[in-house]
This record gives sequence, structure tokens and C-alpha cells, in this order.
Amino acid sequence: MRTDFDIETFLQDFGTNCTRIQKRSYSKGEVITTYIEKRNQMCILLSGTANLIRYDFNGNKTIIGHFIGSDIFGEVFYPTNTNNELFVEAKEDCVVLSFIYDHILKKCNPRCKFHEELEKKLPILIMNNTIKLNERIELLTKKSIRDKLITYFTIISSKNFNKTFTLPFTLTDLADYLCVDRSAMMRELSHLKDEGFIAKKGKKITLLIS
Amino acid sequence: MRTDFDIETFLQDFGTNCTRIQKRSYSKGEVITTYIEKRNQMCILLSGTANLIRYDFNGNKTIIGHFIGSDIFGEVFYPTNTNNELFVEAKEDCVVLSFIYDHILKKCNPRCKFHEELEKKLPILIMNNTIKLNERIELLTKKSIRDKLITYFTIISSKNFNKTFTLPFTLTDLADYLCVDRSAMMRELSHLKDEGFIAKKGKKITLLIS
DNA sequence: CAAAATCTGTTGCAAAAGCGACAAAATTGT
DNA sequence: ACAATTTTGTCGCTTTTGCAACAGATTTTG
Repeated sequence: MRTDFDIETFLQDFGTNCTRIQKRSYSKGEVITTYIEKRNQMCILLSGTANLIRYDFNGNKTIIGHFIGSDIFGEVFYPTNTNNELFVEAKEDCVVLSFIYDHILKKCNPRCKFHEELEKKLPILIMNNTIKLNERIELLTKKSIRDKLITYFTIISSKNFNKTFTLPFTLTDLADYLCVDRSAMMRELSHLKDEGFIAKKGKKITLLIS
Repeated sequence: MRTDFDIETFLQDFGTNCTRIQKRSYSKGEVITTYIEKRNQMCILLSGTANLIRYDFNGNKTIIGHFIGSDIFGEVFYPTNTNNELFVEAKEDCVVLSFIYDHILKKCNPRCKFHEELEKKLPILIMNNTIKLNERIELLTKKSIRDKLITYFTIISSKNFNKTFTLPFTLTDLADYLCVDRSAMMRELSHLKDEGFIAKKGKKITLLIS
């Protein structure tokens, strides 16, 4: 179960007086960080939403990850063996904490309360991240577009405790997130609707199965 | 960078005298654990190799993960929202530590050295796991069989610091790991060979590009 | 070491997914 | 509020992938 972590309170108390950590706001559309350029960096998303993006040599876009409040990201977690640059793009206005991973243990001063707290909370954040990554893998290991859609809807539905939910993506972005062609995905969505597996009105979806 | 962790030494010193932890051997082919049945479990693979497997309703097999020494796995990391059971199968004889995740903090006795050490080492293990999961995602987000193969070869090659390497899978399993049809993958392998991207002799592959 | 089982490599055909392209709808920015 | 931009939904065509089948090679097991 994903453990909640009141990052706001955490920050209120400690976030501002540590010298090794940076807190910054980004506007919608801005690039928050890149992975080849910024080595060893770790970030915590305090508010807003952001996507981890890869563009292949054809300009084809893939949404590798989708981040919401208290999610962590950064090159430390994703040491790319390939030479493809990755971008974290703000989809809404964001507030982000960032620091060099090594500095977690090397405190700015031996009694920095922020560091102490971070060290204590980090395992929880990383654990939540692990669960999220495994969910992503569960999705991506599905072979057909149909299976990916149903798996994705099932995961969201079970997170919301509700068969009806609103997609956090445009359908265009959803296709990039599921790593499939948009028009092929639209076709499959129609089929799922026709065959009575889902109801759909814009981004509002209802799962009608299991 | 994946941080190495001398699990053998660790165990020699502490592994045997903690009451809340189980150490067991499994023979090749045995099921080490399942995820729906064993909730809240965490395992550490001490030796051998194992795969995390899912069979879909058609009996179609997917290798979701491949574990080697000092890898961690278990339901805590993979709370399945879908109702598909997952199996961890020993591919070689294995030795596995397993325990209930909650018990990490609830020590068997307040001075259990194993618990102390585990608590200290766990972040490293989880961090390595995170990196591994992200590598898996990098692979699975590639759309074509060709891209998956090249990405997979690139990752292995860069891990081995060598353009030539031996696959840790049979080609049949590799297809299940890349989530593609075996014969389609074989076809693509032939093309890659014909077009001079790779050289291949059985499971020995040489990357001839970048 | 011999029989059984599994894996490899290949092929022809079928199904699924990708690739434009385009008009209508919705959203965004000024 | 309205023009510009982005998104949605759909369709015909092409390419890629999946599927089934089979023979030969390799590996496993009693």
C-alpha cells in the first residue's frame, strides 16, 4: 500500500534553511531537469504534475513516467546506458526540491534538521516509487493495446476506489504513455466501448467489467 | 551506479540467529514464492537466478523480472491491482532470505544485529532495485522488436564493459522477457545480423554499432 | 549414454498496430 | 469573446508482429 507522506508539513518545518537543497518553481511547459546533463541529481515534486519524456531519433515522443505530488525523480534513479537524453517537463505549474544525492548523507551541518528528516523519510518515498515503477512494468508488459488500456483503467480505478474516473492525461498523451500509436489506441477504445467493456465521455471513463 | 553489497559476508555474520527471518534453498524449477498468496513478503536472493513470471488467461507466459544475487523481490514491492497471480521461479538452484516487511522495524529483540544491519543495508538494496526497474522501463517503452533488442543488448554490453556477451536467457525466454513473439524476434535477429548490426553465435552476441 | 524434452531457426498466412491525413470539437491565450 | 492551437475521432493503406507448424540442433534427465 502506498504510504502517504505529508510533504507540505515536512517542508513548512524544515525545507527553507538547508544550504544544500534547492527549492524552485516551474511554469507549465518548462523543463524541470534533464538526465544526461544533470548527473547524480534527485528531485522531489512538491506540487503540480510533470512527465518524464524521451524523444527518439524520429522525434517520436514517449512518456516514460508521470509524476504527481511527493513523487521522486532524477538521474540517480535512471542512469541511462543509452545516449538518449530524458526530459522532465512540467505539465502544470510545479514546485520542486532538488539536490545532489550524495549530499543526503553529507549534511550541510551536523544538526541540519532537514537532512535528518529527509534521511528518515527517504525510504518511504523510495518505497512508494518502487511500487509505482512495478505498476508501470505491469502495464508495459501487456502485449496488446487492448490489454494495456484495460490494465491502465483497472489500476486507476482501483486507486480511486471507483469504477468511474477521469484520465490524468489527454488521449494523445495516454497513447505516448502506453507506448502505442494514438490512432490505433482510439480505434481500440471504440471497440472496447462497442463491446461494452467501458463507457466513455471525453476523458471520463467507466469500467464495466470485473 | 549500482552499489555493490557483500551479502555473503553480511549473512555469515548475522543471518542465522534472527527468529523472524527465514533462509531456504530451492532447486531449479521450484516456485520460490507467489504474490497474491504471500502478502507483505519481502525476499532477498542470496545465490542463483530466478524469474518473476505471469501467465495470462491464454497460458501466455511473460517474464516480468529476472533476479540475480542480492536482488530483492516480493509482494511488498508489487501490490497487484489486477487479479493475475505472479510466480517467482528458480531458474537455477537458489538460496533465499524471506521475511514479512513490517518486521524490519519490529525487531525480534531490541538488539538483533541482523535487523540492525538489514535496516542499514536496505536502502542500498532498494536503490539498486529502483535502478534496475528503470532500466526495465527504458527497455519496455521501446516500441519495435528491433529497438527492444538493441536496447537490451546495449544495456548488457555496457554492464559487461564489452561489446561481446552471453545472453543470460534462452532465446525463448528472451522473447518472453521482451514481451514479443519468439518467431518474430528470431526473424528480427536474423535481419539485425544480415544488416550488420550484430554478430551472433548461439547465445553469444556481439554489438557492431555505436 | 540414450531417450525425452526443450530450444532454435525458418516459413506462409492472419491479425494487430502504425502511419498519414482530415474535419470537427475542445481548449488555450490574448 | 474570438482567433489560434491542440485534441479527438475516424478511415484507408502499409508495415510489423503474432501464430502455427515443423525439422534439426541442443540440452536435460534417468
